[in-house]
Amino acid sequence: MPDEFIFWDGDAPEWFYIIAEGRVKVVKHSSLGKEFIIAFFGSGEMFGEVAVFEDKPYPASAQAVAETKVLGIKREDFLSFLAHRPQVALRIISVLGGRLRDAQSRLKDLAGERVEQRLAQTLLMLSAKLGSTLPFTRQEIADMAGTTTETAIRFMSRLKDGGIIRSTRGKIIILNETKLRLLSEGPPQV
Amino acid sequence: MPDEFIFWDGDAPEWFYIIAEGRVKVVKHSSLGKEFIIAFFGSGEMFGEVAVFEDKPYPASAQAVAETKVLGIKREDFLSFLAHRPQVALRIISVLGGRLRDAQSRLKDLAGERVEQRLAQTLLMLSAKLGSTLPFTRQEIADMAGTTTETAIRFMSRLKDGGIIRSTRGKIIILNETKLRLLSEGPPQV
DNA sequence: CTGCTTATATGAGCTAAATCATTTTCGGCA
DNA sequence: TGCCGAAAATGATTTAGCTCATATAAGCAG
Repeated sequence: MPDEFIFWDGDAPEWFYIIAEGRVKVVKHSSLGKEFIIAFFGSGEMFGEVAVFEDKPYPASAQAVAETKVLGIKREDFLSFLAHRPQVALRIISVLGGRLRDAQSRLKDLAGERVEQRLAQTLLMLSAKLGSTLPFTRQEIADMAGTTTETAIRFMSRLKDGGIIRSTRGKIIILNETKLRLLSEGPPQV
Repeated sequence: MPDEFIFWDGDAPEWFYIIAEGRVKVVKHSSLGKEFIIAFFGSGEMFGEVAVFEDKPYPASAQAVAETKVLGIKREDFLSFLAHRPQVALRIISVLGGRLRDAQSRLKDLAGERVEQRLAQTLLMLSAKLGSTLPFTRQEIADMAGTTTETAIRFMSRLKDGGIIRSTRGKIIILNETKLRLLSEGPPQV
């Protein structure tokens, strides 16, 4: 069901999950309860693996954002399955590697770039994964870029004025990816 | 040699590396050249794997920070070796999982916590890995926490006054981990 | 159509932290 | 011993972006 939690930050990792249908967001909360969205996953993607492979509590919470069906696999079953399927293991290594790469790139952005560029980066990252129509509210975008809803709204308004995006309620359509990329990369003027 | 680069952000991933002796830092530069330290690695640790497994350019640069000897393994050799060593593959999955967990936790901190807490977090993370004596300058700490050198210095001075750390040039000794943990977690007062 | 809820919009301070500028201390080395 | 370059310390100023406050608009249920 929408908004239902699949697991919570801190739970023991009994299962690891594959999404059959729907969408899931993985979130972490700061000390004051502010939400940060680590990732969105869709059909066919796995989540919860980190905890399973290390046998430590889930380091974040997972929440369905639509009517969602997930497939849960018992930790032990999966590990023993993997032990004689090196090809599958290699595949998983590659998925984890990709996620690590993403995370590190976002780290750099959060640490060193200004909000404008972080927001542009966030939109680009999403569009690389989902295409040019992004089903997110400004609030969600803000929670992914590590800024406030107001700031995200202001930035999106500017993008709209510049003809870079179009949007309806809860949806953003990227019209000019090139300009967006420029914004994400450099200081507008020097 | 100290300060020598082992590979650069953007290079093709021919090798993956294991450190025989010494220390290596993995860094990324922001659009204005500001350095962000993704990680430090020491003897026995591997780095450069992400690029190798995905066969995409290295997403960051690696630089020796001391007299360092590294062992380089050819991409193809390593992959074919892994293909019939599921146990090793599982081990690698676990290492990657751990790094992903760290990266995501840092993401949340950078996005949602204030500098003070990020700095405290950074010190704790380092001490979990290296013990209570940390061989870093304030500048390096700042580059890991995503803040400026001045801010890191001011914060460290406060920690010193509070008896939480002791320090000599280029070295920080944690005296009171408990207090540091408190600082890293919550707003000092409410 | 009429509310009601949630998203989007916009303005006006306010504050944490960056920036800029100077100074002091440390440690290695000629 | 005294010099020199790097690290650490500290003060003054500026500003990006957060907060708070209030307003408009869009979708949906009854």
